[in-house]
Amino acid sequence: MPTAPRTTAAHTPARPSLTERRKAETQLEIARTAAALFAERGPGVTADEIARTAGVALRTFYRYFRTKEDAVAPLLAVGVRQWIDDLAEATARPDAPPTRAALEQAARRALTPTDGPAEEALRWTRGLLRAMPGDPALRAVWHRVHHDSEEELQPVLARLTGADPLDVRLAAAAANTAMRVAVEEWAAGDARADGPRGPAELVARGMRALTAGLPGLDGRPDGADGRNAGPGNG
Amino acid sequence: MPTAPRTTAAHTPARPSLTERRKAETQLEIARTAAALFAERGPGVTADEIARTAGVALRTFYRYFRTKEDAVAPLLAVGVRQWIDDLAEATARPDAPPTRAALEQAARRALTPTDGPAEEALRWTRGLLRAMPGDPALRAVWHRVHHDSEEELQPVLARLTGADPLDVRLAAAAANTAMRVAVEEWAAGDARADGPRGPAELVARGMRALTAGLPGLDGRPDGADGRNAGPGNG
DNA sequence: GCCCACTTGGCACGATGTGCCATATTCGCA
DNA sequence: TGCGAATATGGCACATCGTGCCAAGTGGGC
Repeated sequence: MPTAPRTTAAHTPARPSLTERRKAETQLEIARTAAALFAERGPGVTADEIARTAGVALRTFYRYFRTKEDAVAPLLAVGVRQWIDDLAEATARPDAPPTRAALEQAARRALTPTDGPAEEALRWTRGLLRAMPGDPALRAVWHRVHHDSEEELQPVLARLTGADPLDVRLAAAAANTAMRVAVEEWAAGDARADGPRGPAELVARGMRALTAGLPGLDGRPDGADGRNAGPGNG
Repeated sequence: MPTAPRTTAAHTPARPSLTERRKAETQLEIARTAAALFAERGPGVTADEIARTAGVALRTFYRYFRTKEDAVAPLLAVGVRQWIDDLAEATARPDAPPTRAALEQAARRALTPTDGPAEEALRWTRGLLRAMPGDPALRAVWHRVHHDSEEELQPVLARLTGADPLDVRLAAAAANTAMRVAVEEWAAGDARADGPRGPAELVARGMRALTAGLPGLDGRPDGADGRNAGPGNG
C-alpha cells in the first residue's frame, strides 16, 4: 500500500489518470440520467434520449453500457457491492465474527444510508424499483445484479464457513434473497430510509429469519398459535 | 366440474375449441423450436429463424411472445407451475400437512420426472440453463419465471400459514430460491434426473435447509467441527 | 513539442418489436 | 348447409436497438 494522506478528497491508491476519472464521471452521469428518466417516464425512454441528456453521443453510450437498461446497474449494485466487500474484509481478519452475525452486520451497514453515495444510490434504487412493474427489462437488470452478487458471495462464504459447496450455494442464495426482499419491501412503502422500517432494519430481520429458520411456517391459518396476529415486530 | 370421462386422451374441462387447441400447439411448437436453437447455437439465433423453423411468420411469432427469448418461458415454467398448483390444492383441503412438509413434498413431486411433459420440460430446462452463461437475455427469462412464481406463492403460503405479510414474503422467496438452486445445480452436473443427485432430491434437501435453518453457517474454516469435510450427504 | 494510445462521434447496417391492413379460417346461429 | 361475425395469420412499413467500422480529437509518456 502507498502512503495514505490524512483526509484529502482524492486519495485513491495508484491515483487514476485524468482520463479514467473522466470516464468514471461520465459513467455515473449516464447512470443518474438513465435512472431519472426511467423513474419518471417508464420504459418509453429511448437510448438516444438518455445519451443526449447525459451529454454524450449514442455511440458513446453503448460503449459504456451493453443495453439501455444496463445503464442503471451501477446504481442498483451499490448496496450489494458494499455488502460483499465488507464481508470479504471480514474474511481476511482472524477475529472474524460468526457467519450469521457477520452477514447480518455487513448487510445492515450496507443499507444504512449515512454517507453520500450510498444514500443517493438507495434513493435511485427506490425510484427504479417502483418503475419495474411496468418495465420487464428494467427488472431483469435488478435480478442480474443479484445474480452476480450471489456468485460473488460464494467464495466469501466458503472461506468463512468451510461448509460443503451446496450448503455454501444455498447460504449465498438465501442471504442474497434477504437483501433483495428487504430493499424491495422498503421501496414499496413510504418509510424513510433510516427509520425502524428502513432497509437496514428489514434486512437484519430477514437475514435472521433466513439463516436461522423461517418463522411463521408452523402456524396454521385457523389455529391461534401466537404467530399470526402479532402486531409488534421490531 | 363436468362429468369426466374415464381414460380418453382429450378431456379438458369446458373443451377448448379447435382454434384454441391449434394455438396451444403452435405456442408449444415455437417454444420447443426456440429452446432447441438457443441450446445448440446460443444467443446468435434470430427471431425470424425461430419463427420459420416453427412454421410461422415472424409477425405471428411476436403475437405469441413479446421477445424472442420469451419463447422458452413456457418450458422453463413447467416445474414451478406444477409446484404451485400442487401446493394450492393442498391449501384447499382441510387435512393439509404442515407447511414445511407441504412445500417439500410438492417441490419433490414437481421435480420428479415421471410423466411426459414434466420430463421433457426438465430436459429443455437443463439445455437452456447451460446456454445461459453466454446469454444474459435468456437468463433474464429464467429469473422472471421465478419472480412470477414468488409472487404467486405468497397468497398460497398466506392461506397455509396465516403468518404476517413480511414473513410470508420471506418464506415464498426462500422456498422459491430452493427450487431455483436445485434445478440449477442439477443442470450444471451430469446426474440423471431421477437419481439421488436429481432435482427432486436436491430440492428436498434445499427446502429443509432454507425453512428450518441453514446448516454449515456455524462452521469455521480452520476449526474441525464435524460439518466441514463430511463426504456423505444423501 | 511530438508521437502513440485511447476515447469519442458519426455513419451504415442487420435485427428487434409494433402498428396497420388484407386475407383466410373458424365459430356461432339459423 | 349456408351466412355473417370474430379472430388468427401474414405481409409491409417503421421506429428503435445494438454493433462494426472509420475519422477526428484529446490525454499520457518521452
